[in-house]
Amino acid sequence: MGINNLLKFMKPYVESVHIKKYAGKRVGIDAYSWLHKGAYSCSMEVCLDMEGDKKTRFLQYFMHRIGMLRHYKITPVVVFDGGSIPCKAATEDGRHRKRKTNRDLAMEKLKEGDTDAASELFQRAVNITPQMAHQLIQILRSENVEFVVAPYEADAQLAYLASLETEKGGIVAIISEDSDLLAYNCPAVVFKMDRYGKGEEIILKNAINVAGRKPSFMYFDRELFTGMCILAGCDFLPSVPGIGIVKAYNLVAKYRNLDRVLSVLKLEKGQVVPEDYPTAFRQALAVFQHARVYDAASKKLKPLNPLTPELLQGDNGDLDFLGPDLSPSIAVAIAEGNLNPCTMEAFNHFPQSGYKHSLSYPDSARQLSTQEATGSMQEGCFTVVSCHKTVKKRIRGDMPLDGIKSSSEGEHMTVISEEVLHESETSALKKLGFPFRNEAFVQKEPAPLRSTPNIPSNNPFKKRKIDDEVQLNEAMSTAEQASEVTEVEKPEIFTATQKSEESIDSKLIKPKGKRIGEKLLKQSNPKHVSSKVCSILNFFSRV
DNA sequence: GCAGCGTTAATAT
DNA sequence: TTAACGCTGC
Repeated sequence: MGINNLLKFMKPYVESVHIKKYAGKRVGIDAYSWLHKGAYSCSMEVCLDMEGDKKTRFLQYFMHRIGMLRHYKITPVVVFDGGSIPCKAATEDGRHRKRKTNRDLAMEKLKEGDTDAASELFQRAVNITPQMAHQLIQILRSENVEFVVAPYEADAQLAYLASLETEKGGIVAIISEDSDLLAYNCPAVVFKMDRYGKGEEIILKNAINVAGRKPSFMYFDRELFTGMCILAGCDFLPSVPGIGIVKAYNLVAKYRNLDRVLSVLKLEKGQVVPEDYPTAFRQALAVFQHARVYDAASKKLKPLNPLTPELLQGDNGDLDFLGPDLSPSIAVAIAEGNLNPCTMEAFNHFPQSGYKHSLSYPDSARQLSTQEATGSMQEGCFTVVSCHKTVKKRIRGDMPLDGIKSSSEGEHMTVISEEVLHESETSALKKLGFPFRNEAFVQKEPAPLRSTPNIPSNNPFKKRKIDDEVQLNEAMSTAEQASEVTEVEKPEIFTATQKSEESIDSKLIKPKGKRIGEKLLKQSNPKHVSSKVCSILNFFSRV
């Protein structure tokens, strides 16, 4: 993730800091990095989409850190990834394949009964889904934590916020693990921040155009710095074989002009430089400089930096490599966390699961340790049947909970949805004694279920692909069902812990629909994309 | 000196 | 997943 070896190369500019230096300021958070770290503590539960309190640990991890920032009087602004842009498709596919391989291996180990090896592999297979991000968003809403879902890259959105004044919603620094932020020219990035707020910071203006330290960026400007990052290899474009961060730096420092660097590269490396490298390079540069971001003031998308006449004229003004433009209504719905940017489906509002309201930082820290000490809060869970809107509101916390009928005989169960597993995996897990969702329904609640499509996807809102019109139509029809579901009252099944009177410890269990999350928008063919995106947009403007 | 590869440790509790 | 380290070949 990020720029190859950039952080190592920038070591002389790294300073140890404590996040409290930003007391009274607004600080941006790259949600993906904390979601991912948080998911380590429940990787198997996340990978197998199991139900249960343990799975919500990633939420606790996240909110603990939010609490810590608030403790130091920092205003956190959480930024989520949206869809992925075309030139990142190769990177995304590679990651997806690796995760799948690890998950398959983990399942094998699990079948063999080697749970240690399995959990290690599950950790490498962890993937943050839009549903997980949405769960977090609901908690952020209830805790009044500011957030925004980027139309595409969270990094670009963070860079945009960093360019705004505080009064206009700007942020002064960013907490992340992704070195891409430096390529986006973010002014201050805190990496490797621990749970106490200690981290390592790079402030770009201490490097660019400043003499003294080595490597010196004395005659660099922001564009040259970004160019150096791309040459070294980034998520959008792998580096030319034989070129790493050091050679990239030397080329840029020597020629101080990116076009010249590309010419020299071709001269020196010849055939090794792919035919379309200069074009791909310029597109990558354009992404870092002009990525589409959400502008909260105008409530629509805009480029990170104003588009240049060259960009508007070149390639017939086709800017789809930045990710397709989105209509303002779609952009707002995505930014505010109401529309899944991968599937373009409305998120179904369902109560947060098993997550206890976060408290102030020291309190929440204490609470976490108390939970560990007492073993679990999972005993004596109950199941709420036939929930209607009013009950849902109550469980969400919008209304008091009194009067809800509950069946107290149910015990807490870890439930796995069979749809995400192969048949052999299912039977192996059953042998190991894991209960499954469907079984849970059969055993406990034969109540009718209306399915809402719940689409597993691979990144926190990433992956957009569609194979053909048929699948697009499938997406449309399931999305149509989803919008019906949000409007029509119908029986649904909830589980909630018995101790949840004042909390939001409840969960809507819903069967899974078709797996279309990875089939929206074919990235490899931008022209293909336009017509389909267009029909998606038309569809949603109707909704 | 550098890129690039493989190995290992750490991520979280 | 990545960072860090050591080794190897150019």
